[in-house]
Formats: sequence, structure tokens, C-alpha cells
Amino acid sequence: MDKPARTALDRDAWIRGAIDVVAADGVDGLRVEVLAKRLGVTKGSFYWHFKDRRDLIDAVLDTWREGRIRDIRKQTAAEPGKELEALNHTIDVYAAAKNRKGIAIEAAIRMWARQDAPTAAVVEEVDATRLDCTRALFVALGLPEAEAKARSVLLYAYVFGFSMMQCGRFPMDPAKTRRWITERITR
Amino acid sequence: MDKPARTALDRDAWIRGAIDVVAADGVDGLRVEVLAKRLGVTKGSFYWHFKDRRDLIDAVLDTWREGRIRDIRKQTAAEPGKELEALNHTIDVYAAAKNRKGIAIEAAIRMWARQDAPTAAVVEEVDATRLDCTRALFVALGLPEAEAKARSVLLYAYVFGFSMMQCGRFPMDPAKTRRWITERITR
DNA sequence: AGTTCTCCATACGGTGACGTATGGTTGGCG
DNA sequence: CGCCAACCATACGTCACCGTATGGAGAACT
Repeated sequence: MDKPARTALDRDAWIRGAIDVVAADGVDGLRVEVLAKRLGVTKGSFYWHFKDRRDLIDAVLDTWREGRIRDIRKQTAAEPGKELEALNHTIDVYAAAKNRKGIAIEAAIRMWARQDAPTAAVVEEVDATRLDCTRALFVALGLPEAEAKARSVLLYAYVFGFSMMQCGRFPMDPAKTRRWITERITR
Repeated sequence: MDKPARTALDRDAWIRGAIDVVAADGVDGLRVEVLAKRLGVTKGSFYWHFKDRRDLIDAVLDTWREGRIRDIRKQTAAEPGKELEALNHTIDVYAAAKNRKGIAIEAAIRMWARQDAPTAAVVEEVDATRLDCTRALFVALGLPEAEAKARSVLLYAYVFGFSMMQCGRFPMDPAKTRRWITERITR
């Protein structure tokens, strides 16, 4: 009889801690011994749960990918006839940048993806899913395929670029500006 | 008589090499001994030209800041009456992403800015300049101040977000899509 | 009660990188 | 010719981190 319950939980604790570190210092800043100290244990624990540092990074990546895909699916879910609300909601949620940690993780993983091909594939998958979800909403609104695609690209590039720009400073642009931009993208 | 000509040139060679490394591996990947090997010399040379690693990073940052500010000024320069062309040209140049290395450097420095306050200030300055240059073009086109600002934010966020998205893959969107988006932003 | 399995601590060797100290080479100049 | 300054190589001590080997401590099972 295997009882991986506690083991699985501890592995997840490592992954959660790793995600915090990645958000703060990037993937390069993710060091086994440093993370161990943060968690109040030693390397001995780590190398029981993980094969090596790369194994942890892959686990972080997997967790991130599934979380992001589940999230975009949830945010863009819309009952028939409420697609416009869903789009506005999506822009609001993602461009609001209320979630600083999420943005930091996104930036870190994207940076890491430049050097690591498997990570690049994960990022590409997340991007494709996000583009597809919003594109589907525009299509449901009756727009032709080409325009729906163009609008989804604009939406995503804006939201993403915008969140990347304000790395640390306060919003800097009034709600009025955001409203104008949202209108411009969705209508 | 001081003859800093050759000295200054060699220091610049180090900076140029450092920029290449930053583009490829990020600021964290910028290591003194590794860069020295790349340049065919040893650390001895480095510590003659620079105080320490931080000194090199600051020099890279300075070079980047001045280059980016000069570039956006150049790209957005427009004779009276040709502001729309200038805007289209700007979007084309920056979103075309023909310059992969430039994008990589931008991403790396932005990532680094999350951990380093002085760098964050530099990034902020570049952002502000870029936003201001495009905003001025919209104002020259007769748009009210608020809308000019909103459009410049949309333009910049799009261009920047777009270039960040395709980290490695081929364009993926037809010229037609880009045209539609450009129209949407500028008119 | 003894054994086994899970989980973690400790100790070790190895590597890569930082910054310093010091010596050598070259070119210009008195 | 001899000297000095610019420029670089070599050698050194130090540190952070990786991954492994090994030894427990405690729960769980028999």
C-alpha cells in the first residue's frame, strides 16, 4: 500500500515555495539550498522529493501552465449573449494588474523561456490558449474570423504589454484611459 | 596629457560584449570570467577597465538608455503634416520585431529592473519618453489630450506586448492582421 | 519488540565565479 | 637607454551552490 498523501503535499510545499522565489528573483534565482533555508529544512529533504534542480523547475512550469490555462478558461467563460461582458471582464481582470505576483511570475517564466526550449513550448501553449479563448468570444459576437483574430491579438498584446510596463509603479493612467482603450479593442 | 582614446575604446568593447551576453542569457548570465573568455582576454583586463561587475552592468544600462531614447526620438520625428506616417512607421519598426536582439535586451533589462531599483528608474525613463513621443504625434494630429494619451498607451502596450509574445517563433500573424491593428490604433 | 519505510540532517567533494595581488609586456618619452 | 604608464596574465583566497553518500528519528506495520 502506498500512502503518497503526505509526500505529495510536501512536494507541493516545495513547489509553492519555488514559485514565490521565481516571482521575486526569477528562475535564475531559484537555488536549492536557499529555498531549503526558506522552508526551514535542508537539501536532504529536497533531493528526496526531487531528482535535481531541473526537476523542480519543470514542476513549477507544469503548475504554472495548468493554472494559467484553467484561469483563462474560467475568465472567458460566457453564457450566450454575454460575450461582450466577458471580454470587458477579461481585460479588466488581466490589465488591472492587481496581481503583482502573477505578473512577476509571468515575466520570469517568459525570460527563462528564451534560454530553455521546453519552457518556450509551455509559454507558447499558454499564449495560444489565451488567444483562442478571446478569439472565440469575438467570433461569438458575430465578427468575421480575420477580425476576431486581429482583435484577440490586439487585446492580448495590450493586456500583456501593459502589465509588463508597470513593474512596480502605481497605475499612472486614470480609469478613463483604460475605459477608452477597452472600448477601442472590443467594439 | 591623457590619452583615453584606446582605453575608452576597449571599455566600449567590453560593454558591447556584455550587451550581447545580456541579450542571450539575461543580466544574471553576465559573468565577468565568461565574458572575458568570449573576448579572448582574462579578468585582469576587466578589473582594469571596471571597478567590479556592477560597474559593467551600470555601463550597459547607460548605453541602453541613451540608445533607446535616441531611437524613439528618431523614429517619431515627423515634419508637420506627416504625423500619421510617422505613427505607422513607428508601429511598423517596433512591432515588426525584425530586431530579435533588441527585444531580448529589452526583456532582460526589464526583468532585471524588478530586482534593482536604479534599473527600474532607467526603464521608467525610457517608457515615459516613448509614451511622450507618440502622444505628441497624436496631439499634433488634432486629437484631444486625453485621447492622445490613451492611444499612446495602447500603441506602446501593444507594440511592446506583441514583441514580447513571440520569443522565438515565427511571425504567426499575417500582414493583414497587423494592418488592421495599426489602423485601429492610429485612426 | 523488531523491522521497514518515509523523511530529513550532516558531511563531503567539486565547480564556477568574484575580487585582489602581483608580475610581465609593450609603447611612448625624457 | 632607462623609465613610466597602460594594459593584460597568472595565481590566490573565498564563497555560494550543486549533487551524493550516509546516518539517523519516527511512524507504521507484523
